[in-house]
Amino acid sequence: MTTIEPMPHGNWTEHALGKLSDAGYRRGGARTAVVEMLGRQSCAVSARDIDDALREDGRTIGRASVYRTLETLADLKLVQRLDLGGGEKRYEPHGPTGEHHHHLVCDHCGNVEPFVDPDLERALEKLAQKSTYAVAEHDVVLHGACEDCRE
Amino acid sequence: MTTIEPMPHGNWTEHALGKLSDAGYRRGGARTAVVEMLGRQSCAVSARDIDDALREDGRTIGRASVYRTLETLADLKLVQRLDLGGGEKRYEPHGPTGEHHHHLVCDHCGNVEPFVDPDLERALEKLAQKSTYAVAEHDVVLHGACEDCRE
DNA sequence: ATCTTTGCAAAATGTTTGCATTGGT
DNA sequence: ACCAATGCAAACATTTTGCAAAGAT
Repeated sequence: MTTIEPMPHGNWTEHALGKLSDAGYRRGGARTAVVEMLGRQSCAVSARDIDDALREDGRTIGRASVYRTLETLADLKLVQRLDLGGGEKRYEPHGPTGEHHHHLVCDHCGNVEPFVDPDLERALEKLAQKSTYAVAEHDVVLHGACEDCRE
Repeated sequence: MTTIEPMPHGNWTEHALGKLSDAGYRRGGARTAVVEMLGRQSCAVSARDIDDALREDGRTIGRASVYRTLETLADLKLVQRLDLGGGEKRYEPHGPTGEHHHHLVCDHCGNVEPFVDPDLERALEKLAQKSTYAVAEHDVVLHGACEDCRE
C-alpha cells in the first residue's frame, strides 16, 4: 500500500479559476470561495464539508451555491464526483497533472484514506482500452475496517 | 473486456432464505418476494427496480419492506451494496460461490454492464494484503459513454 | 445596463423510522 | 399466544429548482 502524501494540489485553484474564466463564467464570490476551499483539500470532500469549512472561516455561503459550483466544476472536469457510500456524494480536485488516487473507506468510523497503486492503474488502463465504452474515469473503492476499528 | 453471461445465480435464492432462517428470521411474504426477485437478477438493482418488478408481477409490497429486507441481507453479507452514482444505492446478490464482477456505467443513458477481469482482481488482492485495513470488499466502477451514446 | 451569480425557501428524491395491524411459529 | 414482519404515513437527509435581490463586467 503506497500512501500518497496529503498535500493539496498546489496550483489547482488557479488552474480551475482560469478554466472557469475561459468558459465564460464570471468571478463570483461564492464560487471562488468553494474553488479555493477545494484547492486546499487533498482528498474527497462532501458538500457539507465545504459548507462547514467555509462557515468556520466566517465565509458562510448558500448551500445551493455550493452544489451549483460543484456541478459546474464537474461539468468542466475540474473535479471528480465520487460515491464512497454513506449517503453523500463527494468531490475531489482533478488536477491538471492528471495524477489521481483511489480510496480506502472504513465502514465503521467513516474514515477515508487515499492510495495509489501502479499495478492497479495498469490493469484499469488495459481494461479501458479493451472496452467498447469510451471510458472517461474510474473509481476503485476498498471497503473494510481501519486499524483502529478492526477488533 | 470479458463480459460475463447474464445468468442469475442459480441457487442464491435458496442459499439466502436458508441463511435468513438460520439467523432466526421468520419467513415473511414480503421478504421472501424480495429475495426471490433478487435471485433472478444477474447484476445490481435499485430498491425502485425491485419495487417495480414486484408490482408488475402483481405482488405489490411496501417500500419500507424492500429497504428493510435489503438492509438485513446486507448485514448478513448476502447482498453487496453498491454506489454507481445516479443517486440510488444498488444491491446485488453476493453468491455462495464468491464469484463477483465489476461495473461499467454509461453516464449518458444510465446503462450498467458487468465485467470481470482477472488481472484487475489480482491487483486488488495484492493491495488488500498490503493494506493496514481489513478489507472486506471492493468496488470498481468505470464511467464513460456506451457504444450507443458515444458520438 | 446587462446578464450572471447568489441566497433563501420550497420542492424533489431516496431512504429510514414509528406505529398499529397482520401473519408465522 | 407470542413476537416478528408488514404497510402506511410521517420524518429525514441530501440535492435540485424557482425566483427576487445583489454583483460582475
